[in-house]
Formats: sequence, C-alpha cells, structure tokens
Amino acid sequence: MKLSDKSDISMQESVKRLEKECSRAGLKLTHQRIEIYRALLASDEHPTVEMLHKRFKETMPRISFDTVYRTLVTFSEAGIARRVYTSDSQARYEVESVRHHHLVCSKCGSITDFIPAEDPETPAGVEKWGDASRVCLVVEGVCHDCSAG
Amino acid sequence: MKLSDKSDISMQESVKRLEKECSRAGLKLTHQRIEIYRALLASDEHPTVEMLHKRFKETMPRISFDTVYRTLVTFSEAGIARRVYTSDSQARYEVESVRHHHLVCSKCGSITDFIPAEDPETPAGVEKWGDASRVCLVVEGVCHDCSAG
DNA sequence: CTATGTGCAAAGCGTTTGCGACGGT
DNA sequence: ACCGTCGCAAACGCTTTGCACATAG
Repeated sequence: MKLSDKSDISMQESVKRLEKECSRAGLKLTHQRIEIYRALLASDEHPTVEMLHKRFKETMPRISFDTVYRTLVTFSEAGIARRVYTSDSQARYEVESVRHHHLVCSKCGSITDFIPAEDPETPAGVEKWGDASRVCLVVEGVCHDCSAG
Repeated sequence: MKLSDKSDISMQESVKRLEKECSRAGLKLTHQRIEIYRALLASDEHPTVEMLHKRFKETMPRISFDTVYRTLVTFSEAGIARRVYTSDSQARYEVESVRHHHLVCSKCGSITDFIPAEDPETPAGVEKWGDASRVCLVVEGVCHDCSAG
C-alpha cells in the first residue's frame, strides 16, 4: 500500500543533495553517510537501524552498527533526517523529501506515509504554549493487510 | 503551562473507575495498580516509569520497578492507559480521561496536553489503507520556558 | 596536514522474564 | 484454595562510548 508518491531520485541526485546538506551542517561527505542517506531516501518503510544495517550486507558489508547509529543521530541533529514518532522502543528514521504524515497500524506496527488533501494548520491557542514549528498527524488504526490476514 | 483542564478526580472516584476497567478486562484490583492508576490520572506530565517509581517512594516504598513496567504494559493492552508517542527511547504513559492532543517541546522534551477548538477529522483517503481508530495531532516546537531560558 | 569520521569491543541503560512468595476473589 | 500478581535478580536488546586507525577537506 502506498498513499504518497516518493518520486524516484537518481543516485547522483541524492549524492548532490546530501553534499549540500553536509556542507551546510559542516559535516564530511563519507561513503557510509551517502549509503545511509540513499537508503533512507529510497525506503518508505521508516527503517530501524537494524533494517538499514542488514540492507548494507551487499553494498557495504563492512559498515558497523555504531556507524549507522551515529550517522542517524548526526543526521537528526543536522536536520537531514528525522526520528519518527513511535510508541515502540526501537528507533525509526526517515528523510522527509515530501511533506507528509503517518498512518500507524496497531497490529503490525507498520508506518505508512500519507499526504492529506489539506495539510493541518497550527491550531489556535498553541501560541500560548510556545512556537510551533510543525504539526504532525498520526492516524492510528488497523491496515487492510492485518484486518484481512 | 496548562492548556487543558484535567478535572480533579477524588480518590474514591478513581478507584471506582479502575475497578470498572479491571473487571471489564478481567484484571485483579491491587494496591499497586490503584496507586499507578491514580498517579497517571493526577499527573499531566506523561511520566516515565522512572518518574512514577520515584513518586511512590512515600506512598508505596516497596513497589518494584518491574511491577510498574508490567502494570503499564498490562494497562496499555487493556486500553486503560496508553503509551504516548515520543521520539525518545524512554516510554511515557498517560490515562486519557479527556480527549486531547500533544504539544512537544523539542528542547526540553516536555509533553503538554492540548485541546483544540475542533478535533481533527479522519482525513479522506485513509480508508484505502485501513480502519482508522484515532487521529492524533502532535505539535512540535519550542515552549516558552525554553525560549525564555 | 589536521580535524572528523569509522570500526571494534565493551559498557550503559531501559526493559523484560523466570521463579518463588504473596494476595485478591 | 486457586490463579493472577508481585518482588527480586538476572538476562536481554537496543544504544552509546572510548580508543586507535583511516579518511575527507
């Protein structure tokens, strides 16, 4: 099931993007970072560190777990990737190339991207609390795969 | 900062509520569960297990960490409490006595309850994915306490 | 050439589990 | 009295860290 179009991005294109992001953030461009960035761009399943690491078995067999961890933390801090909200203990990440929201299946735990017809506005009254930078919609429910079996 | 009114609930009232919930779910009513339930009802800071456990130092000094853990898992499964979505690794819980949403401060990590003028509707198109049971709004930003200093 | 990033291994910390004792129904 | 629950301690799994080497700028 795919409810958002993640336009395919070429290899070179993604490297260019990351190059820009890294120079902006003062980070070096390394093979590992490129590989992780590309994997995140290409994936729409909001991978865990483990999923990512497995995916590199072929393309980059010697990359270590801690590099994946460290890179994701680095990316998050630099605003290149974001850690996805879950009520799970395992961290999951995404690169938000297109503004979107999430559908979360309470059975299988899958997270599906979703682009609503209208993006939610910042609700009135929030200014009493502070400066809102972002409004996220999280729709909980059971996906068809799970309700079917 | 308080953006929602958590009407104060008396001791007996909360025990009654839990009693109902437990009998519905086939759970026994124990001192520990009552204490944890009350603490969740009384608190609006979406406590972690650690925060809860500390809070019992006086009222119930011999309660163990694992009981707090187990009880919260039990409560979640029974729909008595819910685990709050965070991009943090530590689990946080709440009893949602009033339907509300969350303001999350990206600096201090605080979670503040928030009741918008209008509750968000299930966005059109979600039925293609599955059955939505709940729409959560998460507003990210920086709270006044943090922007002030 | 220098500062940053990586790999390795080991530690850290939140969370879960097995088991015997306890307590609600 | 019976079955669920609790407390204890030990295990578990995800994540982080210290250090020496490699690499980008």
